[in-house]
Amino acid sequence: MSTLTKPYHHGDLRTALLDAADALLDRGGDGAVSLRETARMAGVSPTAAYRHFADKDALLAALAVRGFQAFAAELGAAVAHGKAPLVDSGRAYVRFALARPGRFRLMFGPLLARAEAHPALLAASRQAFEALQANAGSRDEAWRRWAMVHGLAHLILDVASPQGQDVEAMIDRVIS
Amino acid sequence: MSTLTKPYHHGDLRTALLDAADALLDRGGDGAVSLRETARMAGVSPTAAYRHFADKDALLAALAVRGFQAFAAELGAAVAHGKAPLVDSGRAYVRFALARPGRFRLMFGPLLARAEAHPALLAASRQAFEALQANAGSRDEAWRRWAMVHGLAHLILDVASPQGQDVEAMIDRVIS
DNA sequence: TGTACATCAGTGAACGCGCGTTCACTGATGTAC
DNA sequence: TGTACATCAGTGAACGCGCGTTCACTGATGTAC
Repeated sequence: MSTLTKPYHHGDLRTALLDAADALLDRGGDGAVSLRETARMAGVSPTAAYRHFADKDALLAALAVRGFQAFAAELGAAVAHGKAPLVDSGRAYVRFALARPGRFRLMFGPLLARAEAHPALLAASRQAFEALQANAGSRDEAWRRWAMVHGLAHLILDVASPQGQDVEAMIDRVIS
Repeated sequence: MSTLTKPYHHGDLRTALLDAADALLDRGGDGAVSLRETARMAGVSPTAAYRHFADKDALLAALAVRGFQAFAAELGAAVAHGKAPLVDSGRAYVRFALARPGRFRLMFGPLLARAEAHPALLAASRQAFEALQANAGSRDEAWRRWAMVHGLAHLILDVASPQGQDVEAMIDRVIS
């Protein structure tokens, strides 16, 4: 047996690249993700990424897909386990955004508008949005609640971020 | 009299640069504003901008200040002239965002979190936020409405943008 | 079990690009006498 | 009214940087016989 092991097993580099890009995303926001730095973090040459993604856009789209899948899962869990689905999913929504702002911003960034070019992204986002609107009453009421939690997330991130427990208290006061 | 006129009178280049940057902002979003391209659009060498702004950050901050001043003015006008201040200011809020998305995003972008470094930005944003919250009832209700209009603006911009009159109708249905 | 060969993930050098910022400068404008 | 001088807005060349992407390549893995 050799002491030199392959750095990644079958298909693992793809995951490692996504993990690295994810880390960059929440460290430096939108513009901090570059193919070169992502590859560097994964311990691989810049061009290795092209074995797994057509280009930078494809990497970012894959990242957004991942984000929406996690999002849908968390919203779904909140609805399933909570006693008040609307409030619980709202809380989950805001928490998701606050936990990883870079990921949240990427998901709702310019890629989403071009989601037709990335079928997986279209599907993943649709699924998350459906999980979100499942328990609402009227269509308008659904939009109203969506707008509220979406706006609250952005305001806390961008305008005023209270500390620690205050955030949770604020979410509850505004959402309920 | 010479046929060669100075391209800009006293202090006009500053304004011209801001105008150019503003145009770039709404054409290409966040990352489309560069000092070099801004200067190019203003018909001036790249380094001329340094006569008027300490660096790129200062240019962007000045742009955001301008944005918040216009924002405060529009919100104020909506409150003053409308019959239902809350609804009217909400409508004005969303319209402002939809009219110039790049400007809106810059205003609520990373600069705002570092507003202490830009006193004029801090002042301008404070004033706009006060104009917004002036007519709300309770503190919580103010946040709720703010979150709703802010979120609605972002959702329309990023997720689903209906066309023409539909936008106005949607705003009214959700906001009121 | 052993050999020949195809596959394919990752390498490393190189490309052209636009960026923010610096520097020493020029040349017009306005002031002092 | 004319001359000497200071001010200062804008120039143009140059810097170093990190980026996305291309290309021809290497070398290990796995398959066919």
